[in-house]
Amino acid sequence: MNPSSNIRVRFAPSPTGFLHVGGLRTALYNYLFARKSGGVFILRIEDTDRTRYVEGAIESLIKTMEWCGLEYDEGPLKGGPYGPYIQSERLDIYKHHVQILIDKKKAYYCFCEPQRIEELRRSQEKQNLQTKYDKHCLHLSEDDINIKLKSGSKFVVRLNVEPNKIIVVDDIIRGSVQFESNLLDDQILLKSDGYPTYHLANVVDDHLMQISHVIRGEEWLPSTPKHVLLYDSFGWQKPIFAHLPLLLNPDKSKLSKRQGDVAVEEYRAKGYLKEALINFVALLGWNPGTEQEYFSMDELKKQFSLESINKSGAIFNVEKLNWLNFEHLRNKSENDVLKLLKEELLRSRFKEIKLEDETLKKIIQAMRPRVTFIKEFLEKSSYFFEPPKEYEKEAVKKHWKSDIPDKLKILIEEFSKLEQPTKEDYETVLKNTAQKLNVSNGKIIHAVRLAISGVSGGPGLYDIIEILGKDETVKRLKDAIEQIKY
RNA sequence: GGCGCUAUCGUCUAACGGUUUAGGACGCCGCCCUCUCAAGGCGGAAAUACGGGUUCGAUUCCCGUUAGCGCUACCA
Repeated sequence: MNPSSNIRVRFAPSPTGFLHVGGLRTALYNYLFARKSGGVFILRIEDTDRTRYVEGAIESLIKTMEWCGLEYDEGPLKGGPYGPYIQSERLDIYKHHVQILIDKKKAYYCFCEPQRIEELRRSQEKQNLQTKYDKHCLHLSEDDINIKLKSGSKFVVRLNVEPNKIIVVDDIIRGSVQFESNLLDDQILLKSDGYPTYHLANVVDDHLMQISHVIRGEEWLPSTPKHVLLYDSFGWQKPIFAHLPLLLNPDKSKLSKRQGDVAVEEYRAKGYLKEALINFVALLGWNPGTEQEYFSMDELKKQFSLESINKSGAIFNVEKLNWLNFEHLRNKSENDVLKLLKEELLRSRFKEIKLEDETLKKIIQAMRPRVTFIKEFLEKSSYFFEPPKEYEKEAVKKHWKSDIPDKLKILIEEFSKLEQPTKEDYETVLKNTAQKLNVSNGKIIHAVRLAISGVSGGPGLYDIIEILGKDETVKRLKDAIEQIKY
């Protein structure tokens, strides 16, 4: 980390459930930007809505980020110089700052009952007017306010938006965006339960934590003028804003549950590699301007830049993710795949099966170009772990002619004579036998493949035989002759 | 409804006024390789939403239309 860098960014999720892939991308971009520039990456928990709080969500969030390799420099558990990093533990900080705004007449107490607000909105809607608070309580006298406060009346604190102003939001990705203050509501800053709303807490914390760049989803762009107003009211310097394009469902709506998986945990459970998920999500809205599409985290850290982020939303397309998973799986070292395969075996119905590492490595070599997920080693080539339970019907019809059993019996005899055979020995014997029987190699090969694997596709036959070994191969050939009907 | 954002192959995207018969990747199709299935190699189909400007010249700049999306909560 470069201590001379003033760049400080944060990922600020609310703990309402699992980490969302959209959240993952936001976190990733923040993380990459921090790492690229020698800055600090902060995790802050925005739990100001008690009604939506989900037990255990913070822990799950941290665990998932850890799994993804997004290590934060300051945040919950870890601490840091600007803590606490959980907003519900910062309530008096917000109250203090709200008081500053009230003193400056930039905010005011509002004692309106929810029914009044409701009626106001209904009448505005009926007249086709914009629905917003009518500043009713702004005109309360100091005495009125004190009496109400003393009597324990419920209140909220609202932002006092000045009319007839143009508010400019400068955004790295979108350029300069203008808003009319007349169209802004007197946003509630402090709720009646004493908790701040997002707008207040976010601005106060970003300032206090000295956040230099606010990198967040585009859904926040419309409320950014309110934040700008707050920074100005406090007399604080504004951070640099970067509003990221949205991640979309296949129907182009904002990525959501219901139209597929959105939780990082779900992709993890399905067997996606973190490397693939990170690589994929990084490319949704960003590219380095070259034709490179395969990235390691280290490469992303070196190449990422805010300036090359796109403006338009991107559909989360699983097919490309699958391809990246295939590519990342293929590029892993044999030992890493071995480790993952062993873990997968322990979770599977093959957990009792003990195979030598050397054998497992041969399976990995044989199957690697044929699998996208680790679990496919077990699904697509279960015959390495158990004898075929049945034989593919189509293949039997095609390759198991009436003369096959007699021919295979001869091959079995030849195989049985071999001592410590190598892959090449099996090949030589099979070819010689085919020649002796006056049939094509292919005819024998297809039949043997079907007999020992039960299926018609897969790695080279001699690779399969070598992995199974002579005894198992011979046994399966005999069993097949018994069992396959034609 | 209001406000805002966005607009290149089905999808992710390149092009930062001319080097473009609009490039790459995923997916799809075909061929080669081959004991099968993959992988790999080669090739193919496939896009600048529409209409006006500006310019010698627009995918690129401006305006409008249309469409999509987002926001419009005492949710974030």
